[in-house]
Amino acid sequence: MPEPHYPEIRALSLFSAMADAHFLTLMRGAYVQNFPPQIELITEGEPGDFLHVVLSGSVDLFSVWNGRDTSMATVRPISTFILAATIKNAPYLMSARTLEKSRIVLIPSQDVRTIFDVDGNFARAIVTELAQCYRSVIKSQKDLKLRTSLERLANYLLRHQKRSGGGAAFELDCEKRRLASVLGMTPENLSRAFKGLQPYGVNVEGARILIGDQEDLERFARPNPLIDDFST
Amino acid sequence: MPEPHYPEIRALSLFSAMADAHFLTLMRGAYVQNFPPQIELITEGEPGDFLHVVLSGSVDLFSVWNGRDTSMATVRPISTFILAATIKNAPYLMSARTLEKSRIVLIPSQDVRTIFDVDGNFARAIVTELAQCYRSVIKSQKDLKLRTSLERLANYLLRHQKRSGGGAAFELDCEKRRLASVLGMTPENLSRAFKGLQPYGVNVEGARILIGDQEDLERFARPNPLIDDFST
DNA sequence: CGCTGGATTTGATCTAGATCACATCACGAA
DNA sequence: TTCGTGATGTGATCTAGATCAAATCCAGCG
Repeated sequence: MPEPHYPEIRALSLFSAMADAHFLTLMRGAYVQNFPPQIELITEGEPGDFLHVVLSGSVDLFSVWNGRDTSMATVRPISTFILAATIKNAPYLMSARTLEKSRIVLIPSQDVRTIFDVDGNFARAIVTELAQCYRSVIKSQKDLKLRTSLERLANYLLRHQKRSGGGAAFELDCEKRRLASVLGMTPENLSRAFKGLQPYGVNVEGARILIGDQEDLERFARPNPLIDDFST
Repeated sequence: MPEPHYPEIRALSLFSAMADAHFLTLMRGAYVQNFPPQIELITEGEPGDFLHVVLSGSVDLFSVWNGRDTSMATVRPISTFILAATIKNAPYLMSARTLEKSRIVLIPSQDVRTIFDVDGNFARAIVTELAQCYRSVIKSQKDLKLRTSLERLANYLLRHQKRSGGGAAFELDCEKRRLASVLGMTPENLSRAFKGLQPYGVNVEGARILIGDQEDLERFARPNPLIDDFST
């Protein structure tokens, strides 16, 4: 594995507090790979043999049942995914596919569990990370159960706006069909939902969003940190 | 705190591997309390000052937004709740209320974090518990996004049947209005959904359920361990 | 350049599920 | 036992969102 990747992985809160030796052990066993877009990296139900770290590009976590499928989340650099399956030595609950050309590190789960057992700092970092993941899914569950699709879209736009710097204009960073799936609706309906937000000052042109009246949109969306603030 | 409660808490996988001294420290700072039914134990948004352990009775985790509310999960003895908020020293994301007369231990979060920092075994147990919680929510999210309400009910019945011993007849263990909320539907709709399962051999009389044709129901429900098996 | 295949939009339905309005039922207190 | 109250069941709507069917739009490519 090329040295240049060490520092950015090491800087992740998951890995930053562990002993040097342990980190090196993990890295020695790891593979870095470049994947083209639309490659299925893992399939739900398979044994969770690797912890994944996205270095660049982006990854879609999705799930399938009975012929239907849904996007659960998007993983962007630099972060890990499938930590829980790794720790529990359990099958993946979600499938993962690259959305674009992506550079990904695969760390054997067995190594992670071994180091986890001997490095208290690493174990503690994992706890923090898992607690974060857990709380994110709970928030997303509340979003789904308590809001209409129009409200979900409105709040998604507000969240994405903040992530994009907070300006009135910004760009969607994924296909609308995926966004629809993430928000739990059909592409057709998403298209109509964008129209439905026009009265609140939302202007859409392709992937370009313009929030014409911040106050008005927020009054409609009623964003709530216990649902929309993914940092806590 | 009365001694009789130590063993059953100690036996929880969360506490079973930690050092005696640390366990005692936790218990010394803890309170045990009896609550009547329908008492709101915690309110979402409040600081997560206590880790809770249900010794008897049951607790409803629910959430509210914009005048709507939804049941997220039920906690039954013996288990803990709000572990993630405790660890992250963050506000509760869900409110909790007793469903029946319940005996509950409150362990100050600060104590949990302190011991977590010095007891590697405890930290590891917390990781396992959190990973379990995380995976459970993901499953529940998949259930919500990939299934219709009729399918969710059918699979709920199959899961509950297994928990109740696997016999063809069993009892629902919560109010139907709560079940409806947990399953993400209205009480009226749940009532109709029960009717909608009659063609698959499901017979309902009050809280009593009779699965007339196991095969038939399973053929309709298509249960999947990656959604319905909460043990992995 | 024009083609081609996928993404998006739009319009016209359809339908699952919500809502509203009552009727019933069950159970605890007086 | 009789109320009263809240849970449950039923029927009649209503509506958000899904589905189906075409248009567009648009980027990559020969």
